[in-house]
Amino acid sequence: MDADMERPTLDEVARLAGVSKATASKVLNHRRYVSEDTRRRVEEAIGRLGYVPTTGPRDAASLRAVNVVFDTLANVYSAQVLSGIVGAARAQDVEVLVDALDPAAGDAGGPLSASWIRRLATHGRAGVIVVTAELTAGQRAQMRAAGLSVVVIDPLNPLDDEVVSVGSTNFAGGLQATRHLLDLGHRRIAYAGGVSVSAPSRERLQGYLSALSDAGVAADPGLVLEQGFSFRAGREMAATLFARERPPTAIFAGSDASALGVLEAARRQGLRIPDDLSVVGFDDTYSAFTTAPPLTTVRQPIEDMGRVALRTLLQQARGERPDSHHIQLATQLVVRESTTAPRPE
Amino acid sequence: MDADMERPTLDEVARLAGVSKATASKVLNHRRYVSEDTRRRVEEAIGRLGYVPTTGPRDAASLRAVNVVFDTLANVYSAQVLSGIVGAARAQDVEVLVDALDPAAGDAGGPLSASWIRRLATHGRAGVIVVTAELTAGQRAQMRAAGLSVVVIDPLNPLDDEVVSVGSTNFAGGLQATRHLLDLGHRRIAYAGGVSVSAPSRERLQGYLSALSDAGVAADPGLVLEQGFSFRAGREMAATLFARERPPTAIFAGSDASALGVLEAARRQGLRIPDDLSVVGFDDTYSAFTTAPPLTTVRQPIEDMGRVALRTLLQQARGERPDSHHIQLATQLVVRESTTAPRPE
DNA sequence: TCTTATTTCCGAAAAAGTTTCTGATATTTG
DNA sequence: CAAATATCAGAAACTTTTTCGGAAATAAGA
Repeated sequence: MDADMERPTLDEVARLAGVSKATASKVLNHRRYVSEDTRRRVEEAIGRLGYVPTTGPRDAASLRAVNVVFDTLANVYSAQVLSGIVGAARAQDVEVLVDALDPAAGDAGGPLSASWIRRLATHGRAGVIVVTAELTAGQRAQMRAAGLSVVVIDPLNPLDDEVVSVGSTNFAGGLQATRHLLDLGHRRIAYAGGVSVSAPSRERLQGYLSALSDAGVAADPGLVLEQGFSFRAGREMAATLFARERPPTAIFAGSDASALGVLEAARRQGLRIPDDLSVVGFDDTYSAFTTAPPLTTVRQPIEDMGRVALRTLLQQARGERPDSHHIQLATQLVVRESTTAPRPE
Repeated sequence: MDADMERPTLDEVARLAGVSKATASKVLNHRRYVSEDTRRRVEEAIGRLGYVPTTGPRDAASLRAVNVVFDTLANVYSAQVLSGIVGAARAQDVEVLVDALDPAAGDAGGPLSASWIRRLATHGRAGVIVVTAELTAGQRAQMRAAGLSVVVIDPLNPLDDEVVSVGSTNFAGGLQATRHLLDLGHRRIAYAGGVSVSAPSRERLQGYLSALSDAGVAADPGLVLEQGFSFRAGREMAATLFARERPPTAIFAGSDASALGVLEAARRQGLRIPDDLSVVGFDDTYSAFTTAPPLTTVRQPIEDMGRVALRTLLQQARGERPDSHHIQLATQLVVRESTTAPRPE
């Protein structure tokens, strides 16, 4: 192949496939009345020449759409991330396509599958934002090969330094939450976090441990549980903690959803919030201030994370180096009504 | 409107505007070097002729993407609708693009604007699903002219019979909720609903009134408030009701979000749920069973509504007549722990 | 088996749209 | 105030899609 940098035209594809450009056009647009054989020859020629159609917005301007893949859409967190992404996308005049992983369906053609990645590339997508989902090294490599940029938000699995991720200062958040409880006078503080492979959860735990250590409080391994970020996990962890010989006077939950689970477990146990038990959440989703009582929680700027992820993705797609491989946005403690001083013994 | 008018071409637009088609093309693609005056003339001509660009794939075979427009993404309801849509889209092998209305930004190029609609048509979208947002007759007409199908979910404004809408059996839901409270022995039951222009809210109110009437209970106008479906609206309506001379023993809230507001107002008032006050919500979003106590609510099959909306949209786009212009999915009462018999007087 | 329709298939030419380039004005700048 | 630069519109060139006519294949009758 000569160093012809010119973009191949449909005519060249047609010539290579031995058909007219009218027929090549039909193949490209999935029209009827093209024999299977002809179709295959044209497809082959398209692949060989690396032909990309030039209809509509051209050049770099054609990278005007991104895909977002969610682990699940079934929670407020996802909605808020998406809200941030869509807002930023509107400002940058790019379109947002949404996919959700379906654990039921296999990976046949679904999000993050090989054929899905190829399709994105041929459709001129700028890249993919992966939200709270797992991204394997293989998937990462396929995307790179296809020329797709990737940004990950709160990844479920640890990733090499090549992939850009956006998160928040989880360590600081864990520190803030735990210090708040210590300042109120609590000493038996539990951590009810996500599964231990989750990097954000681990970092929050480290912050928790660090705060305890700073305050000269010995950490009790019996008060650290890591079953998940879900409502159900929170409820179950709280039930376990209430059954301890000396139950905690405060629980730091790894997410708002699990904090809600703690609240429900407390209600079942007949504990009043915050008098009998202080609870701190994490995220500050919309559900944090719609609980009774409103939840003290560590605020992650979730919508900002979406915005930053989109902007970073577009930067990458334009070939600019991102400012950093791991972008952390600041967390902030929001004190509401689910925490107070422990009862005097 | 003439049915088989030839579609106007760019040349005709150019002629009407008194420019060359090259210049008209520039306007269409937002390119530089077009004077404001010329741009306006061309835009005017485009509007007058109802021109829609025809570049790119545009036949039925390629209608493999739909746009979804949300009033806001900032709640669980939107997330669940989207979840249903994305699931069905995956099954049908179509892609989903998400937009959110931004009240801050004007309508310059934003979702539902004229240029937005044109762009969708150019990009071969099958149509648009509008979720809990307002759709004007003008927007509807532009979409029809551009050959885009439309399906509306829980519309904010009343619509003519031409546009297909998907909702749930709101009247029956109102009936179910109110009967449940009546069966428990309540007689002073309040309705804390959405604003009265909202068709779903009105229908729920009618169900409420009908149930009361069936039971021979006189409706007290002082117990009917219609301030909105939001958390805040729910909290404020509840506060108002608690201040009544004879406060209600049960509140039927128009949505789960407003039911959460009622819960919070009750907590502030020192009322225990369900002993001092029974609360019924509407929607059965994820937030309904993550409250303390879990909420008795009228289940709308929200994800199914998304699924049905997508399928109906694709049917329409294929030129098939939809089964019905207004599709209502069945509601179902889900009894949890926020309702019980009223205290004996 | 031999017409006669019908459907499939392909390409030449026409149609539709975008980009380049050229020339004419305006607007800035040293 | 001349030179450089930016803006603007249209003719021509170019890319892609669609139409349409005819060839080949397939189905249907008699």
